[in-house]
Amino acid sequence: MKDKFSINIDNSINSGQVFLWEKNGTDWYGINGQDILKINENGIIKSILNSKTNFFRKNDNMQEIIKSISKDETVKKSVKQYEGLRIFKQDPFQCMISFIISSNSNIQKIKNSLEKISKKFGKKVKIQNKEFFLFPKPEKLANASIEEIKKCGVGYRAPFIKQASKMIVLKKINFKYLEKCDYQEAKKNICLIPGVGNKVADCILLFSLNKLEAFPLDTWMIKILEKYYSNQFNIETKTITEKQYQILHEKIVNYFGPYCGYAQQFLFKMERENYNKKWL
DNA sequence: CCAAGGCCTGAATG
DNA sequence: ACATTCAGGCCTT
Repeated sequence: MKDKFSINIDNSINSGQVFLWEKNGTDWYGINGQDILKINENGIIKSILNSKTNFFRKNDNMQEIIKSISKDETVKKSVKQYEGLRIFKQDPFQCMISFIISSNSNIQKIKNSLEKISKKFGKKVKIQNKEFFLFPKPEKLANASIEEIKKCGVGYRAPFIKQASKMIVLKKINFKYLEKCDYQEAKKNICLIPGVGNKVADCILLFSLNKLEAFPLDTWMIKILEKYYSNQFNIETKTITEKQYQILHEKIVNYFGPYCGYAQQFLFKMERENYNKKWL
């Protein structure tokens, strides 16, 4: 069962892409939109509420992807070290709210806020003698008052959360369409959402809308590029402007190829582990 | 087009 | 203890 391309659940969950996951003994439980997912010690995933899901992106040809992104010793090392690290296919609405909250924050705090949001606005579900709260539907957050949202510890992001939810309800943003269209088109659209800039947009695209060429450039990835890739991408300024972000992303796609999002995930995981940063 | 400053919060740091 | 810094950005001047 444990072939070379099987999934390493712990590494994948602890790589900054999901937040509402809890380990119970050897089982992981996670909230994914209107569903609860359970992954057992053998890496078997099950939808508790019996919905269809491709959370593991089982159509990704990891052999080909790894071959494609392995352009240098640094990626090769990260791929070898964190073999089995995979990108998940998340519920887009939950993913969008998660990364709007992530701006200027950290993993523990993001998780904290999301738990409060689920508890306050999500539906309570009891299964297997355990209590869960689903992620709220867009309507619920769109109709909530900013003050109520603020009680979840999200601060200045509260109005973004409300407005972003409204855009989903009013179908100004259509996730189904964004899943199908190309990267550039999807990014242009999703950046119209308040609280969504370049970095947050790329996270949403990569983790929930099937855009493997998205390469979120946060402070960590900038540090990594400066440290290991100063020959390929020279970064002059401290703060990356809109234009610089675009140019840099083009260079990155040219270098790592169409699956560069996976390269990002491996490199990010490696460097954060090097610095002993905490996960969930 | 770019630079600077403000923004909520709480864990980490001193 | 208590103050300050900093953390996986975005938006407005």
